Amino acid sequence: MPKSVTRTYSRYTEEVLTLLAGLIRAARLENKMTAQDVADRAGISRGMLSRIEKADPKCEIGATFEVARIVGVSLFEAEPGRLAMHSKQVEQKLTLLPKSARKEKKVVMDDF
Amino acid sequence: MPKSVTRTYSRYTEEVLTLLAGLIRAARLENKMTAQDVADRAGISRGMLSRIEKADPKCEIGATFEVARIVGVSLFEAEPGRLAMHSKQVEQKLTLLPKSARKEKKVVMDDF
DNA sequence: CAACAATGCACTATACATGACACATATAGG
DNA sequence: CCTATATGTGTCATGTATAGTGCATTGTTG
Repeated sequence: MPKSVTRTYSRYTEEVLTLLAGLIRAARLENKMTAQDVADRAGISRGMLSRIEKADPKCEIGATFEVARIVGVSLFEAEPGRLAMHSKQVEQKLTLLPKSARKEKKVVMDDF
Repeated sequence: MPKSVTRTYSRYTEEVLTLLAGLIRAARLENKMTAQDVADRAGISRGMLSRIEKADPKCEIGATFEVARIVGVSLFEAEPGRLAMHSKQVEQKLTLLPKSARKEKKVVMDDF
């Protein structure tokens, strides 16, 4: 059962979230899109979009990315084509990498 | 009240999610980090991390970004310094942009 | 191969995000 | 200015994601 969840976020994470939120809002306004319109197209409520544009860390990542796409903010600064390519590269790398990680043997030699 | 929420995601969104998930998993394994370790550091459960690495669109964006930072995946391909700069730029742009968007006057002239 | 560790997955109870609605405020555009 | 409308914010009911757990499976290492 979920204990009272009160997450903390690093400054970097908050900055990224804020930047993304700002980009989305700016793009939406530049395109003269109504919050209601964008929300409808993304299949979310207007309140949800409002939280996304306010960099609320608890929003679903899928909804956020969908909104970004709708208003025209490109994630990963990559065009769709390259995206699939990168995915393939990562996939390949994953097949090479070990499938599980071992805990580093904490070799603490404090007796000498 | 929330109607039965069954969102649909565009192909692009799914690709981005998959790529991000793959990058995270690859980075974690390359760094020889245990799922449990990363989860602990991010303040989430191991199951949650598992879903993040499986590109589940319903994860909290904050948790996902935090994990990305921990394993060393840089969002927006930008180093922390530039990030704040970009944020400032966006912020400025936002002050110039209109604060609300008007619906486009659908001037449909089909009577001529 | 043996033994151990990491991961995947299913299940449950609960905290919480979400959608809907309503109201107040701000603001665009005439 | 005036007015329609876009947005911000709060509340509430409810669906659902989450943490925790245990177990099976897979993977690693000696």
